[in-house]
Amino acid sequence: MPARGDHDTRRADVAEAVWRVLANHGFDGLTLRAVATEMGASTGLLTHYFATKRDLVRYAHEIAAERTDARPLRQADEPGLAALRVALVNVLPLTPEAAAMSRVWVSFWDAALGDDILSEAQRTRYENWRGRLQACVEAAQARRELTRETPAADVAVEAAAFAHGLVVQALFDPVRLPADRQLGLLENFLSGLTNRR
Amino acid sequence: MPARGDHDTRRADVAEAVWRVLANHGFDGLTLRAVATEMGASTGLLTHYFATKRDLVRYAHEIAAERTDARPLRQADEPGLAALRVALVNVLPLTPEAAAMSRVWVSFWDAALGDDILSEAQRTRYENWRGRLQACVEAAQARRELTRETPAADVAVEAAAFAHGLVVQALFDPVRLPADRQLGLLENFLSGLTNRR
DNA sequence: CTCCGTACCAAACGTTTGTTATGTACCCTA
DNA sequence: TAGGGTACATAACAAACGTTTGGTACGGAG
Repeated sequence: MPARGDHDTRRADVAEAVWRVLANHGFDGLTLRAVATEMGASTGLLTHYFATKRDLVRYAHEIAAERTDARPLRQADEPGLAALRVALVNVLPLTPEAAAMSRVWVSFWDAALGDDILSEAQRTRYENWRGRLQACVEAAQARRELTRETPAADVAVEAAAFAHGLVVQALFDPVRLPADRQLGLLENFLSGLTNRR
Repeated sequence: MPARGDHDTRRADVAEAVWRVLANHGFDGLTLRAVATEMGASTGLLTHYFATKRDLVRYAHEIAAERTDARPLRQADEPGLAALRVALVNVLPLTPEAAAMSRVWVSFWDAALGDDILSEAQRTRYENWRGRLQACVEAAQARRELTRETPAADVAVEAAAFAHGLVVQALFDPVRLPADRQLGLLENFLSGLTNRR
């Protein structure tokens, strides 16, 4: 029997179990019983904290976001282009753990396409991320590392697109896209930005 | 009762029904009964042609690939960079129909992460696509539209990444990423390639 | 010490799932 | 025109699903 904790801690425990099930068995394998087994509890515990499965999934989505944002990130030693590079490096599946995280997010993409609230959350999340990337781009422009020819907002979308597109390809072909290759491609992409007239 | 057709035609009918269910209800709503209802038939018909649901989904994946490749594509009037542009335009969710197709493919991404055969099929599909993109890049290099500084294979991965990453963002935020914005971003990306030293 | 609400387990609920079994109409061949 | 295989529909199947119910243990308030 698991130790008793306070309400929020318990919900977080559940969300983390959801995360693990998602990473190991995909969205198809995400059942209340699988989550309960994963945390060594009963389905009664789950329904005690979440009225419906959809509520559980939505909360798990929030927790996944927090967990993703709170993970140990590489820090940029300089603002501007260096910071943009680091921000993109942080989303690439360079390690097995990072790959598992990426897989979870792809699952959430699919789930979000069928759930309005999840979809909206995903949209907001993208918006925030692009905002952070845009700040890096603006700093890079101020430092004359990038020209102001292309609007910073556009560069941010482009960078986000490149990174996530690379994530998907790397998930399906890790042999052809190992960590060093991903990093090399990122450098290519960044140099494409710096030489833009 | 639907008209009787030959074996292969029938299987294709089923696969198309799978496609429609997938586009309308996502992978979560993909059940044998939903597919049967969609094509006005019974589950008995489905099991007559497919031993298991997994077989059905895998076949639907094949058909989805064929259908995607066979759709009316814009044709490039010139090889090289223009052909690359067209190839990327063809995967962007610029119309509602194209957006539905993209949603189906995101669903297949998730499904593939939990099915080895689907995963391999997805990998092969990516490889073929990158090959076609690479051919465009090589032609562009031959025409001196692009330098040979970056290997064509790398540019192909990069272009595929940009396109699919943009697809995902556009699916979640169609307001912020309407067709013309997507096309503008594509031009930015391409000009980043052309000015690369 | 008693009482009560929270926290949970164990079991069962009705529904939906993929799959299988049975029945029937049709086409082809002889 | 008789017979047999193909092509389905219908209905049943066990398993798994999300959800509900009933009960037990436990901590804190009085």
